[in-house]
Amino acid sequence: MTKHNEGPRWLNDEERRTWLAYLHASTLLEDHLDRQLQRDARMPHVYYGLLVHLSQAPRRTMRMTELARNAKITRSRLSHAVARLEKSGWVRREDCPSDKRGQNAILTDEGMEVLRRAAPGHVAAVRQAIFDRLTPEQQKSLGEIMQIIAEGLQPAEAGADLPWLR
Amino acid sequence: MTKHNEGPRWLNDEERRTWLAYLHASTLLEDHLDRQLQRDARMPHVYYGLLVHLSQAPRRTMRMTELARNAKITRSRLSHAVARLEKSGWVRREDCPSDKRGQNAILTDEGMEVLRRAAPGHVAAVRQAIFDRLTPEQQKSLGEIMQIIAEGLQPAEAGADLPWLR
DNA sequence: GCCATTTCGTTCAAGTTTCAAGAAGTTCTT
DNA sequence: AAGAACTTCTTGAAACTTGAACGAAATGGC
Repeated sequence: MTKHNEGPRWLNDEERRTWLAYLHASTLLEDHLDRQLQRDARMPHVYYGLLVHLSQAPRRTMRMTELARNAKITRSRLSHAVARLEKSGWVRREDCPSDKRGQNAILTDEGMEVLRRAAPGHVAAVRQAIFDRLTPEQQKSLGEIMQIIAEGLQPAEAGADLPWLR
Repeated sequence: MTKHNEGPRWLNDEERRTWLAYLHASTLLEDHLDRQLQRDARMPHVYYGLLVHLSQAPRRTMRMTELARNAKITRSRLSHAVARLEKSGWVRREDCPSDKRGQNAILTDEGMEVLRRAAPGHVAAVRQAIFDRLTPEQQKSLGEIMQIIAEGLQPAEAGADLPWLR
């Protein structure tokens, strides 16, 4: 006699502790970085991330949708965010030549400069919160684990299972 | 001749990958849980967390400040949140008898019921995103790592280093 | 007792995010 | 080539968050 389908599988004690620790760490960290950047660069962490993405793109330019996908935010959210960043002068837009629906977001020189000034403090905060506290093995482990979790939540990139198409 | 104080210590490739993976995983996960709970229980993840905390407190009752501290959110945010949860009927307030400034937040029966109904789906989502994908060693590792990070960001609990005072 | 300081919780205003809807352009189908 | 279906991006309103300022109550000298 096997048990049928019993109710939900609750977390056991250890799992609960792990999950709680994750929740605490992630909220505290996001909070910490948000404050740090708000104080030093007058923008929230997400916006900073957008500038970073743009700074690494060729010509510091990226299509809105791609930027949204890379930064893991909705297109709507990005629209508002870029509007704000545009008002601050860190980013400007231009129409995409090849697709008239499209917009390119472009990191301005001023935006690049803001990034340059904010980056050291931000990196220091990240280092201090994470890398300075973990052994090399733990760092490696963290990377692998987060990779796995992210993959599980990723809506499966187009063609990801057809590598020869990439 | 030792190098003086050279500029900021940037992240190396591996560190960068790890940090990126963390960022992606954590945003995707928070997003995922937010949507799941918004859909199934009509409240954001943070609010659900408040109900959970209350449900575990004696008499399902907690002082506002303590709840805020446990849930890692500001008192201001909690004020708004409880106001909303009160409007929904999941939580009610009462004056604290011993301290006339104080308020107790109390999980109502209705709130408890909502929690009961939402919990299985939520746990399933967490399990599916995390525990189902990690080996036991990875789970253990994750717990330890997050514990360390959280401790580093915790504003050092009062009396934490004076355990006999607790 | 009295005054300075701290704590508790709320409120306001400003900023951010979400959701639903929609305008404009592209692609697919026949 | 027309129309349906889809993609790109924006918009507006509602929900949520933040930080500062605030009133009320408690606390700690002195």
